[in-house]
Amino acid sequence: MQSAFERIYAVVRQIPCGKVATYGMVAQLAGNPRWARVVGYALHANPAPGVIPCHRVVNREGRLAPAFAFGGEDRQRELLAAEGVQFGADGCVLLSEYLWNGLKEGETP
DNA sequence: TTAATGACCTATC
DNA sequence: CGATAGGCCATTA
Repeated sequence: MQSAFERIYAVVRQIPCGKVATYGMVAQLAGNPRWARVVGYALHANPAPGVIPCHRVVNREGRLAPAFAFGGEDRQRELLAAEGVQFGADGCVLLSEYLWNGLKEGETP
């Protein structure tokens, strides 16, 4: 079934380790820049936890949704921290350093 | 089919 | 600076 979900999952799955992407970015890479809400909905459905790194998807602030599927925002912090992602004092990811450029590993320009 | 919902984003008060 | 409103789209009931 090729719904928007599949497309979004495909993009989220391509996020390299130690990097994070925003909803809007995933939406854009998925094909439509207005799927930000759909991305959130898709991740909320979270049909394949472990396969889809939902914790690597954050909002434009570098912060995750108030209701994380795996157990809470604290869980997300550990998951990202385990991948080498650091956080600010506010608990938001340093997008300036860890925001996914949209390219896969080894495709640096 | 219609209506309602949502882990967003942007603009405005 | 903090809170509120609206707009966009797909999925579910």
